[in-house]
Amino acid sequence: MTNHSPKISRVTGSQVAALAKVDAAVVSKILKEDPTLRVSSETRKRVMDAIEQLGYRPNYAAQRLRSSRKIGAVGLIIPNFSNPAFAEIVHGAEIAALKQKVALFVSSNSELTTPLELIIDLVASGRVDALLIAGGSSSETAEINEYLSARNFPYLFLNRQSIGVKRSLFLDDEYAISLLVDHLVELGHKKIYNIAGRSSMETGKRRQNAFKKAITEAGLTFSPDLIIEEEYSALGGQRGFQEILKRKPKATALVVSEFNMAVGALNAARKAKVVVPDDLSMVAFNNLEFASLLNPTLTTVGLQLQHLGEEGLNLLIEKQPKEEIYQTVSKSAELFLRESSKSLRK
Amino acid sequence: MTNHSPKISRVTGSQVAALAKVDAAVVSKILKEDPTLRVSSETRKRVMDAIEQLGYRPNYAAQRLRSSRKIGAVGLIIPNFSNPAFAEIVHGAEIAALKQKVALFVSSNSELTTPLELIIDLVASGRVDALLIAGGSSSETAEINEYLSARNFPYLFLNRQSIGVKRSLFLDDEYAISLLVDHLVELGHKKIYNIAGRSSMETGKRRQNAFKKAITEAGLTFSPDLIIEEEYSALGGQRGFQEILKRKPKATALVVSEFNMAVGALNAARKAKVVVPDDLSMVAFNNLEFASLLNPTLTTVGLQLQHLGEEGLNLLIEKQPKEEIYQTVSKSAELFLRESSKSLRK
DNA sequence: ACGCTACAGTCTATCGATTGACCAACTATT
DNA sequence: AATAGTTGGTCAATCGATAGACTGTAGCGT
Repeated sequence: MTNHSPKISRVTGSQVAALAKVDAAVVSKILKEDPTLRVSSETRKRVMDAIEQLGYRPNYAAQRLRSSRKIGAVGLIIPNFSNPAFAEIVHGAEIAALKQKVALFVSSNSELTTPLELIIDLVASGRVDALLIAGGSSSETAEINEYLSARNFPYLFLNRQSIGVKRSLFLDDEYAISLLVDHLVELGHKKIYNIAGRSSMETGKRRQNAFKKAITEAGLTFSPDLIIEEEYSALGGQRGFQEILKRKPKATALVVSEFNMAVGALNAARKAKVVVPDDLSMVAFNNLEFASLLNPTLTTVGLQLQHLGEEGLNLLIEKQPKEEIYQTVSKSAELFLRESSKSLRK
Repeated sequence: MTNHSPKISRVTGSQVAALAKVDAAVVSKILKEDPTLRVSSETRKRVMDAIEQLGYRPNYAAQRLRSSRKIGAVGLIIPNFSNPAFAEIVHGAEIAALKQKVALFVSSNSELTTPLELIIDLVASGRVDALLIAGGSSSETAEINEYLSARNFPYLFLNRQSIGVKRSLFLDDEYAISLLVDHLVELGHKKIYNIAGRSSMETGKRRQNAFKKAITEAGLTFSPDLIIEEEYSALGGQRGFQEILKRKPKATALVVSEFNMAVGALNAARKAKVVVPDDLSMVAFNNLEFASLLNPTLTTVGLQLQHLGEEGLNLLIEKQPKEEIYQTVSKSAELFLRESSKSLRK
């Protein structure tokens, strides 16, 4: 850390007060809209003018140091910035933070620290008053949960479940899958298969169940044969697609539960001379930017991750620290129609 | 902002001092490794043990309030989190910040504020002592530059140029393009074309010049015909590719100066029954995760955006606020070999 | 025995905003 | 006329860490 002499003239409350010929306390109270303060409208105007003229903003550090009983800064921990999913969550949280007038501290788990260390640092140094935690392995989640709840520190996990976690906000995977299935059904499809993630994974299991439910509720008959379980990757999608080709009755439509799998499935289809969407409609989970660059462009359902971030931050600020939070952002998904899905009847 | 009563027991320096039976100043000075402090090793140990036992970390706000002559917090402004390029910059900056032991505040320009407003807020409230600014339009850049340099506030633009900007750090586009061209030349290619961005764009122009230079330095003959100027998009790539097919001599290899354009070009190639890489090798700018999901997987060059963030933060901290900075992170690119490029001789 | 230095810390003001207690001057009430 | 109440503010303590000035004791040389 180098020692500069920045000579940056920060405007302080006392300077404003001097200019407006009042006490510094008045400046503070006017800005905080303190109801116990009685000021004449002329004084108020003088103060406001002085604030404007000097471009005064209360010093953040001083403010935090003095009044630490309110939530003024929220931390958001994500595994990395590269994943567009987290980017959306961050965006939502940022918007909510601006509206709530709290500072948002976004940190990713770099290679240099573990998430828990990062959190201990943020919490123990008083840098944040509350935490949103997105992603991370379940062992990490457990550790973090233990540390924070022992301290009665306000936190909320986003789309994360783990034993002992009492505060978590989820997305509506079930609704998302139902949007995909209903879309295919409306197009006249009846033989709808699903390339799904492993049921050992949280979202894998959740989306499998959702598929089953959606099929049943659409009036079709569910059978375990309709689901091919594969790993979340392009390769998994490829293998899944090859398996689909072997199954009877012949599929007319396919729900793929993850985006990379869908890319793999599209490639496999091309190799197998199956034309999407003419021979087979394909729809997939996660509306990444790339969906519209594929050939054919891919009909997807996008989870409203932005809502997750937004709602999460709001909940965190509104709820008491001890209160349990176990909610789902309902209907937090949206369908994006593209070329890969098509009516069964030509 | 809700009024909680968090009851979160923060450990203070005085608590540590009391436990270790010393003055609070000693605790501070030991942690800061103050050379003027004289302590016996026993006392030092008692203090360290107390710190450990209580899990003490100096309060961030108090620290900032008291000693604001050092750079302790750096802001990083990006247009959005969704763009993977910015994600990498953020990642690099985070790593550097951890090493330098400064706090990093990442903010994107949400729809609710303009970048300048955001910056004024961060600067005037003393939330940050220095700023890294990535992306943004050039009119914004100019405004921001004016505000910050008027205040003599330490800042650094990342990969941004604009009149009046005296502190900026760039990536080595020229080196990146040369990696692509040299790779093709090594594979035996001599008829190498370039689908490039508009020369009205900063990177467009820069990469066009770099292509010309690389071709010449490889011992080939440059001609303006080798460059097709198009917009940065899949559609632009498509059109560019169709144009390539018309040109003589027939291309054996193609450098595409932007990723989405490459995706468009690949699709156009498929439609035109041109097999990549058997009939034509293709290499592209920007190593996105998707390069390995395309069919064929795409050889790319990736700018080391992470380095940009890392170096940028380091420079910002090391240089005096008034010093001009106008540098390029040299050789900040890396080649990723994949299926789309292949030796000319079979 | 005296001054001097080295040692090992202690004391105190300060950063800027906030907050509850306090106060002077005036008006209204009984 | 004395008291209560209102208006329009002021005052002082505080949050926690830090930096520089300062103090008390022991040991040393002369």
